Amino acid sequence: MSYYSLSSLAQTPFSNVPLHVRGVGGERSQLAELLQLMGSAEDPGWASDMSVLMRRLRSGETLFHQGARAEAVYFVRAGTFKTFRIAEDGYEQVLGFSGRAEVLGFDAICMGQHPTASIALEDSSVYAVSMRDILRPSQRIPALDQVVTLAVSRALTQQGELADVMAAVAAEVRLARFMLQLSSRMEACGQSPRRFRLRMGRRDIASHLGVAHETVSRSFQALARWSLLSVSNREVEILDMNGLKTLAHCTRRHLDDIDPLRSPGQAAGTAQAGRPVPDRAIA
Amino acid sequence: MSYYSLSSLAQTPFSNVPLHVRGVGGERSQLAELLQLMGSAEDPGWASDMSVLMRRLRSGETLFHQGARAEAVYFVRAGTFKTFRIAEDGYEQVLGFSGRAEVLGFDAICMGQHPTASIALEDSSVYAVSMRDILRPSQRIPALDQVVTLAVSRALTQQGELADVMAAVAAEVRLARFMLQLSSRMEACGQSPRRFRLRMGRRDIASHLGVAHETVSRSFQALARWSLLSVSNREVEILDMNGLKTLAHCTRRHLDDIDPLRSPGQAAGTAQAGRPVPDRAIA
DNA sequence: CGATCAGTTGAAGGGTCTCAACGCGAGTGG
DNA sequence: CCACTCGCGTTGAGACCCTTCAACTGATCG
Repeated sequence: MSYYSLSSLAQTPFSNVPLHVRGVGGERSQLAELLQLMGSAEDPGWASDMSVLMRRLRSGETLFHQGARAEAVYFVRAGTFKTFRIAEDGYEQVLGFSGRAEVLGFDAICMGQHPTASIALEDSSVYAVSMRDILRPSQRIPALDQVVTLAVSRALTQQGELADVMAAVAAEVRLARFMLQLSSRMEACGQSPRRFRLRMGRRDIASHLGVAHETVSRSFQALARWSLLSVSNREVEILDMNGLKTLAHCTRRHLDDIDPLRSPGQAAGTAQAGRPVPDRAIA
Repeated sequence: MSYYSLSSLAQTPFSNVPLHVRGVGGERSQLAELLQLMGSAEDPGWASDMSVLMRRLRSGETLFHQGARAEAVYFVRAGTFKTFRIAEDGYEQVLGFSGRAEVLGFDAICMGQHPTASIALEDSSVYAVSMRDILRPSQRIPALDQVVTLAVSRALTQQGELADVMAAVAAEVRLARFMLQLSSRMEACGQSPRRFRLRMGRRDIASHLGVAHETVSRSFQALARWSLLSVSNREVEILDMNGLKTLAHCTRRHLDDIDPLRSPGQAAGTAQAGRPVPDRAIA
């Protein structure tokens, strides 16, 4: 079965379950778990009938479809999600990738339906808070409000980073910036910022960066050629973090003389033709 | 004095004024005005000591600087703002343009400082709500909460549109999409969606679309050549809304045979060389 | 009226798109 | 077990759109 056509069996997570789930049965309140996930130190107390559901998704399963009715806002508990939009002609625009503690679906509130779709790139899980509870002024929990506000502000900031990778720069620079973004997020999750596994395919990266997927391949090859990183399939290791950052700062199309020369680990020889940036490896 | 160097005299709107401004002195509460601006039907009552300030800005004046401490969230009352970020090398990336009833500065919450800057493109005014009031769980006003939630959701949606104009399409298509976005917003404000005045310069548009400013000029010329719109300086009139939408739907680089042919007002003759899209005017 | 900047137009070069072909791995069913 | 299929990733070659540099015009303003 196709990767993308794996359609969710339960598109509307609140349709088949009782809406109000308290922390009953001796287990911990899912609201409390959500607050902890999002870094809140406060305790919600037990008086709330706030509806928080945990949902697990297999790799390729969709969290919500484009155009689906807005029924909940989601907080990523584990895994990775891809948010995208499909144009009438089938062209898929990837808007971003989201990981632990990030919010999804918030942009659906103002329209009543999701302008984008999100699918899991690996086995994942989310906490879902119903739209009603997000919007209804009564029954609001201060701790949750703060958590939501912060998460949404982060989402807004991240959307700004989308402009960084797509705007007015060479393909290698876009990829360098994207790799640095991923590295930062890995570090924020306690993982190694220098070595990680890409959760998304080349085509997804290409759509996210606004280039052809062949260009992504060639840009990876280029970054590896200047010894900034090494890549094997989806395994990435950043070899020269400073060099990568320097390259990411380039805004011009011609990155001729702006080459990443600090931290010279090897002789900049060979001058293999083809690229304006001096080559620094055997290739 | 330079357009961009016009630095604000009062960068921190809450530094010189008493923090708690009630609706005293017989005039209407600014909180009530803010709620009305944002489309809320509810009345906040008079018990709140929520701090809402109105601030006027001249054209070119800065609402908040990049890196400035996050002190308030702003709601545009009138005018137009440009939100942008400046890289270390001085390259300016325009992230968006905001008009009436839109929220600005919300992305500063999660970091404590503004990742972007905003300046007024014309004489404008905003309502400022202090960060404290946005975050503090007590003293919150249900009506304001709803309004903020909706505005932020809209902002998130708009940020998604940024991807539309910058991603993977020809320059003319980017411009067409941007013009349609502007048209929609003009209509939402009760203005004519077919004829309006651009508030921003070509360079701002170029940075927003991710192309060179010369390319913006040429794209305007192209759109005018296919009779989709007419442009004179910053005055724009959309002549063929459907044709513009059809063009905006193109996602491929080669827009050869996908030309906007419906609504044929004149003979598609002349075949003036140079562009893959059939020309339809005398030029 | 001169200065400055926004906007336009032209020419040349190059980076990226597109089309193609190939190797590879995973999932599938005979 | 293995051929088969399908999609991912890579590599190559040519076309072409966009960038860059440059010069010019027009508008705005002191």
